[in-house]
Amino acid sequence: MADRSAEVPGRDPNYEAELEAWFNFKINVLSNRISRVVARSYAESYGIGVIDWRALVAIEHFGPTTASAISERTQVDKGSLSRAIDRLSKKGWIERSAGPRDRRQTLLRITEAGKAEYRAIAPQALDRQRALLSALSEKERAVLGGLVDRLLLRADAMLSRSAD
Amino acid sequence: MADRSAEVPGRDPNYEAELEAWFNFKINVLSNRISRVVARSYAESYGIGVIDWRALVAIEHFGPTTASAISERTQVDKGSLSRAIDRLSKKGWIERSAGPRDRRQTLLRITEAGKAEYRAIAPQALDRQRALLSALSEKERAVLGGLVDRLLLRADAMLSRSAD
DNA sequence: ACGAATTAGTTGGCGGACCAACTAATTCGT
DNA sequence: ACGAATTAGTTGGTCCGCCAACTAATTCGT
Repeated sequence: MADRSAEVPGRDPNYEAELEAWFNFKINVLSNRISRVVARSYAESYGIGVIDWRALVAIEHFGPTTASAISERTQVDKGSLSRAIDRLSKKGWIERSAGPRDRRQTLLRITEAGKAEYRAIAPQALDRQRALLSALSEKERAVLGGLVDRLLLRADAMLSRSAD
Repeated sequence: MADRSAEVPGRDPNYEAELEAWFNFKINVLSNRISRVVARSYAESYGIGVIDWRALVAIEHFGPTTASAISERTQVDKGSLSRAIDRLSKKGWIERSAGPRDRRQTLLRITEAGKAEYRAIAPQALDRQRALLSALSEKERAVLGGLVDRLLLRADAMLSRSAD
């Protein structure tokens, strides 16, 4: 594993492999930085968190839908989503109504107030997203996406083999 | 679940950019999966968390060193690190001693007990790491590392421009 | 048709990332 | 040399990701 992860050159190779944990570590940092970068556009300006924003976007885009559907689509945890929906609802940005045929479900729809907020926030979020991604070319983004996907598949496989 | 999140071609382009947040979202998921995959080897078996493990490895590798040095190197938050060091110390895996010339510093060194734990845990962590990374070729790992680095640089730049 | 399994959503807990405020020790400017 | 700024480390708080347990509603097997 001749890594050298961009710097720290003449270092103990074991160290590279173990502590820096390869780019494992870098991906972790990147992931958190990204969240933070994009989140700032709404978190600081609108007092709304990442999950709340994802939920709002999903509800806006997919008309009336359910929490489960959003959770599946966004990969956001059911529990966190439940709390986010609660917050959005209390702000009056979305409405809850009992599911028409299955009364376990709660149909979620965005309100006019919610749409207004969405329109106010979205451009900033998009701008940040674009600013971040413009660090890579179209092609590089595709490559990165592909590599990440493959790692994801492997990670999922390892996880479902319920450890050892 | 016909998701496949890798593309979802004929979809509202706004949706792709906003909700899925490009691979932003995927990287997030990947990052968490990775943590989980690798963490299992010690978390479940040894009752030790990710930060504690990173700290232990760093201290093992860099002989007596300080919390600040570890924090910089591993990018682990100072506060979290402080607590991790406390836990490791209480377990008797490391020792604290006042810095010889600068009494603000606390020199950290691994104990014999700590070394034993390290030797017990490390192979599993490494195996998992290797199993995960073998999903990519050497070359692909290098490419991925490079792309991630560039995104990281951009993200950091955006963050230090203190928002907007 | 009735009990068992499943599903939607809620709640609580834990660990981790980040940030801000604070104390104590040290360095710097003048 | 003395006060101001910096640095090491600690503490506390927030948010998010993940998991587990739980309630209520629905479906399934027989």
